[in-house]
Amino acid sequence: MDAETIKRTLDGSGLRCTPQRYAVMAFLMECKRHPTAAEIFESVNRMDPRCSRATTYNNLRDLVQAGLVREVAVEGRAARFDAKGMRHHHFICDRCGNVEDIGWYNVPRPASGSLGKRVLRECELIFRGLCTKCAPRHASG
Amino acid sequence: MDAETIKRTLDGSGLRCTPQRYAVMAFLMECKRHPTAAEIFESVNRMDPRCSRATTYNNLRDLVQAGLVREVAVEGRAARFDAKGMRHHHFICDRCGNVEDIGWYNVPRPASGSLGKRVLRECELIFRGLCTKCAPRHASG
DNA sequence: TGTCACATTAGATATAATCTAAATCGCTCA
DNA sequence: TGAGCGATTTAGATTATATCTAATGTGACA
Ligand SMILES: [Mn+2]
Ligand SMILES: [Mn+2]
Ligand SMILES: [Zn+2]
Ligand SMILES: [Zn+2]
Repeated sequence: MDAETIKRTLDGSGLRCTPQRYAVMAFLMECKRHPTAAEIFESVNRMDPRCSRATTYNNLRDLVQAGLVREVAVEGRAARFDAKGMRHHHFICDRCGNVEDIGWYNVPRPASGSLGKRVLRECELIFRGLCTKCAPRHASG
Repeated sequence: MDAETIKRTLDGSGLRCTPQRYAVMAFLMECKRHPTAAEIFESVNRMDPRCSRATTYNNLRDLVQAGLVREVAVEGRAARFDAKGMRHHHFICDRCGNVEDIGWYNVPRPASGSLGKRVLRECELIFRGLCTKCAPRHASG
């Protein structure tokens, strides 16, 4: 991913392109997994510039608010993050909590009446079950 | 809700019907909202028998594992719980984190190929946006 | 009645996330 | 260029949420 593209993405969302914010965003854009804030903090700090824990959290909050990053809450575990690239759904493993991408397909919206005066922003489809790694251990142990 | 029904529900899931477990389950079955563990702990203990915080968490874990109760993780907030009665979807407010029920409708499953060797247990549809209480404050505040 | 697996408990501990207040950065404009 | 100043970063404290530990209690059943 081009550095200039990231800078423009941030600018376009009204976020200043600081070295720390850039590092968090760049890491998420190239990351295939769904890292936790702690993992992002560690990874980003394996190279300069340094980005404190508070700043990692601050920037993740800002990026989520700006709609550039998605936060996935997993029961009993740390939240996970991914850059919003191509649309996709998520599979969350009951056993290990891993979050994995599932190819996008359209989701039918609820009848407008059932939403009342609520303002709908998005529909999120989450699949649950056992991931490829955990499924085998299911029957045996 | 009939006490005998609750007892049979627990028995049927292989869970012993202790006073504490009964109290947690009974509270969830009559509760219209989606309380947090802390709220369940408080409410259950407004009447006898006493149920400790650890036991509240233990029983919620057991009930979720048994498939009688659903846990809804909300980003940056305590998890919320509801008894699995009639099927329904959930709306989560971006602003206040409230979880509300949305009438059930069928969700198309992913093409089997896109799941690979994963074992699918359920599809969960979550709507996000602003709840009835928060929507008005949106534009102005 | 005795046994034993399951369940409960208080309090300690772990984990995740946020807050605080001081320092620093980096636009903007004179 | 260089104040001025709001935005940002920071270390560390603090809060919030959830789990663990080890001692104790409970009840089904032999
Ligand atoms: Mn993803
Ligand atoms: Mn519900
Ligand atoms: Zn897994
Ligand atoms: Zn709301």
